Amino acid sequence: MPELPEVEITRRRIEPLLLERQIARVKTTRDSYFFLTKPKTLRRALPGRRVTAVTRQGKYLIADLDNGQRLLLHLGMTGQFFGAGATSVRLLSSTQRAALSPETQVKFEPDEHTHLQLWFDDAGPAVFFRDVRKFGKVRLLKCNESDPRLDRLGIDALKVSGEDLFRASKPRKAAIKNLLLDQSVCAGIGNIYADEALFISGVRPTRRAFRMTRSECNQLATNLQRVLSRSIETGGASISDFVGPDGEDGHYQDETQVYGRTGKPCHHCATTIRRTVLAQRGTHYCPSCQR
DNA sequence: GTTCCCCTGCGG
DNA sequence: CCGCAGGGGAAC
Repeated sequence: MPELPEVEITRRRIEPLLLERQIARVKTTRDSYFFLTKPKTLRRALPGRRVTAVTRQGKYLIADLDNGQRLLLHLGMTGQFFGAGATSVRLLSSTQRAALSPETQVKFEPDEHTHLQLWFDDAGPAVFFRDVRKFGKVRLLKCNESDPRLDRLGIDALKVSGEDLFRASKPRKAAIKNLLLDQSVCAGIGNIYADEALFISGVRPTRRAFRMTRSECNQLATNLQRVLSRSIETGGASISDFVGPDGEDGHYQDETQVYGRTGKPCHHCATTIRRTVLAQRGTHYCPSCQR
């Protein structure tokens, strides 16, 4: 799912569900790729703790704990971080969905994909982290412990300037889209927003980075901010898995110009949108508007 | 730089 | 059956 806007939406809406509540009980699935910190360690360390803040760096969420430790979370491709009260068909498999009448609202019950369950000592809702593909990550950092994943992040995509992009582009012969996806250059951009910002900027994703002009880099930086901010405004993009912590869908998927529109007419010039592959990702562009 | 892999599910 | 999917890291 999640790129910067979806992670930011998750941060804003999960924070009030966590702040100043004492964790009473922690349930996990068995150890897997998902757990950078062993599940047994989490079950032992988290009870008794309170979250004092939730921040975001690129696509990572960081929950500060009241003892100075920090919980590092990444949603991967299919991560869902939500309150127990959330009701959304996106929390169900398609077979489960098919068995339901459209109006039914089913309370979510933790399943085999619900890798982390935080239960509190008050009457409020539990908080769950579910991730079908297990590309997500959870790690408990000790006081002042750093993490190489955070250390290598570049400037946040909401703050990147045209000059930053221009400087990073000069020595690169790879495609500009690959540069945008490189989290050490600029943190938070993923496949959807790279394609969308390049479309608005009139730049083809396959363009060699060093061929970008200063003015195109300025345009690109502006359009990245525009696209990311607009997506945050609309609650993020709910393409297949993303739900907000309250179970709400985002709506940005209804506004994409090129992403997911292969074979459809460009909204600007009606030329058929094409799909190619860059950095192992489906890449969507208008061959007429983007040069 | 590419290429392959992690994992599960959906849709053609 | 096959290809595809908002991610990222390690190995060539």
